Amino acid sequence: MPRSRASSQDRSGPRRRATITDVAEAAGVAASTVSRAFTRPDRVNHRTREHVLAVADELGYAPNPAARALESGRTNTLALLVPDISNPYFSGVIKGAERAAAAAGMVLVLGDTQENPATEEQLVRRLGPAVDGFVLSASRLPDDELLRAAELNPIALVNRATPGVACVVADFDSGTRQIVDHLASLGHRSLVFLGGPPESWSGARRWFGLQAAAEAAGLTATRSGPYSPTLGGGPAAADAVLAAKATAVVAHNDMLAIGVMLRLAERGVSVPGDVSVVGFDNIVGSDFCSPTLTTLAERTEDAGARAVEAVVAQTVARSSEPPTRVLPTQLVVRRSTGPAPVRSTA
Amino acid sequence: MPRSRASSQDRSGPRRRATITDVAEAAGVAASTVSRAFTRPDRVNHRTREHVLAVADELGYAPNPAARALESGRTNTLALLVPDISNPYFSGVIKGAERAAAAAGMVLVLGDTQENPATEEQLVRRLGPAVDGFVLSASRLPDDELLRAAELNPIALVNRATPGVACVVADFDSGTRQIVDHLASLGHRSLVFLGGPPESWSGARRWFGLQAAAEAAGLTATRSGPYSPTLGGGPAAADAVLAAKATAVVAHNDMLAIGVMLRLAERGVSVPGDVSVVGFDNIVGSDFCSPTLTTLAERTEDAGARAVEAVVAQTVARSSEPPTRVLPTQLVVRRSTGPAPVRSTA
DNA sequence: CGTCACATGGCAAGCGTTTGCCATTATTTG
DNA sequence: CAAATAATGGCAAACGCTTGCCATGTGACG
Repeated sequence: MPRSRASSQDRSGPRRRATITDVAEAAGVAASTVSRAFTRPDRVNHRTREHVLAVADELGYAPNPAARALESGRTNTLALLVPDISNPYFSGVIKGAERAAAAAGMVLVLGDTQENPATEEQLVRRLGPAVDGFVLSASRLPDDELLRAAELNPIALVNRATPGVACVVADFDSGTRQIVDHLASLGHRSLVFLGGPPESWSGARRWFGLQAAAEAAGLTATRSGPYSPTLGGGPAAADAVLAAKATAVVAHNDMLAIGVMLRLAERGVSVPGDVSVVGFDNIVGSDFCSPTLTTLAERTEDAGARAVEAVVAQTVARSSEPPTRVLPTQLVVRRSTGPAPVRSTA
Repeated sequence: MPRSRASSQDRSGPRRRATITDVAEAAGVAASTVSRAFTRPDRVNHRTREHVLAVADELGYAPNPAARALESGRTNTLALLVPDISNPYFSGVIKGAERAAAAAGMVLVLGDTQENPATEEQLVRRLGPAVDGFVLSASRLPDDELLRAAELNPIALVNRATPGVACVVADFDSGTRQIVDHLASLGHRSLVFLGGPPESWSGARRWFGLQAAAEAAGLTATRSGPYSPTLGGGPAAADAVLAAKATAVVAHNDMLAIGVMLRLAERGVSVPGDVSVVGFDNIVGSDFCSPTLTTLAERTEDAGARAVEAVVAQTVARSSEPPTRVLPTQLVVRRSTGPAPVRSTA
């Protein structure tokens, strides 16, 4: 015997939501016709459709996505997982993803993994059945885990590459070359890289690229760290820079770079007079810190958008070899870099 | 005759996901028992439960949220709508909301309304059936629209108040008083407020509070604008400040304040020597711009979290009068404010 | 005027869960 | 030891929607 959940007399709570049956009744047609009026315009008479839509609107009807998902298997929802929502770097990715998702008629679910692989895995598992696919930005998951997840869901990675999984990455090879060339053209003969979190894939790529570019340009590159990729990582990094008597430093990201500049100012070191500083990401703030920061701009919005598109494409048809997209990077030269100081030949 | 959707032979695509029936079969129990093993631990024998859970884990089973939502009417999902995801101010709200949602076992769906009431309304309507409730941050929706939406869904507002809808707002009365008192104690006799978007509820509250506090403290307050609440709004606002020969300005938010300082520096005006500048929000960057910015800090993370809690509470039981929570604000004094310049009595 | 094709709408099954109710099997009690 | 009670698990309906298939009505064509 049927339970009665929502009886006719409404509680004081939320009003009952109109269902497809309500619309069908009110419009004097079958539920299937209402359904088709929404999803298959060509399967129903034009006039009928108009009428149904009008009635639906009047009743404030919106199809229940859960019910729709159940039958069709498609949720029209995508999940975007980022290590830290409040990190301005990811704002661009989020915004781009949001835009692309909306354009594809999809809703975006956002998840914060808190830089934690376990949290990330749990989110993927839990959200899995609820979404049509995932965009994993700067994923901290090991390769095998990623592949396992990719078996069950369409997935695209941002700034992380794993064979067999679609991904969109920034062109760090070109980017680091631009940085090194810029520094070289200013007369610097060496640079020190201030590393970020050891598990960071893009951190590794950055250091790798810098080394290669430095070698090509005849500079020496050394690495220091790891440091926290935040303002708070600045003091330690800056002190290391001074101890190393570096003339040019490249920081893991802008926040660290700015933190370094803050500390250098505190210690009376001039930027770029004594030391040139370069960051990665071109975040909001790199344009108004002091001095303004020379940094490698990635197209983060594009990255988010492309990744969403890649996922959407997979939901339609799984291609044999998932694509890798490389997005150009561009060095934004501002005030934090300048000619190498003339060294006393002591 | 039933359609055959996923036949036994798997396509090369995503593997079929285990359902509750698969688990039931594999465990040799009924589906209802599996269901209860997950949701009603006390309704099933301990040993049975263990076994079911083990089998489920082995099969990689996760309950399908859509199906669950359909029957139970609860989606365990909350939507958070913000005017602009990439605005760092909202990062705090998002983070807090995300945290509180996770703590309540809920998933957060994020929506960007692009400062557009129409987009916002559409999102509310579309997401409505898919979520258990909404947090609307700095909603641009008119009151009646808000009330209508609140009839259908549990809703909590952040920094926006509408009678009959739960909300959490920053204590702008105290905040603006802190600002005015601070300025007064530095010898300023007047201030100019640089307004933001006219539809902004908090903008109105800020100006209102400033006026009241100024009157109480014997200062004169004038308003200028509206300006774009971004760096780009800075030049126009700064020029207006200079034209007005103001000694103290309070900007609608930090981005505008920083934009103003940038322009003032460009025009050779000293901050705080000639003009003191105050912002609102205490965003990332207000601590490293130059000079560092005196600003009113809101507890944005708290706001997000409280709002989520308010929504969750409503999903359980609708209280008669929805609560209003006022969160304290605190003036963070940095380098952009200083003693009023001694005026030539020309 | 009969036949056929096509356009349109309805029927009903089924998507994966939850849950009210009942049947069965312990377990306790008098 | 019978009867009452509690614990446990199963059955089947229902949630709101989509969709394969079929029935009906219409116009075109011979």
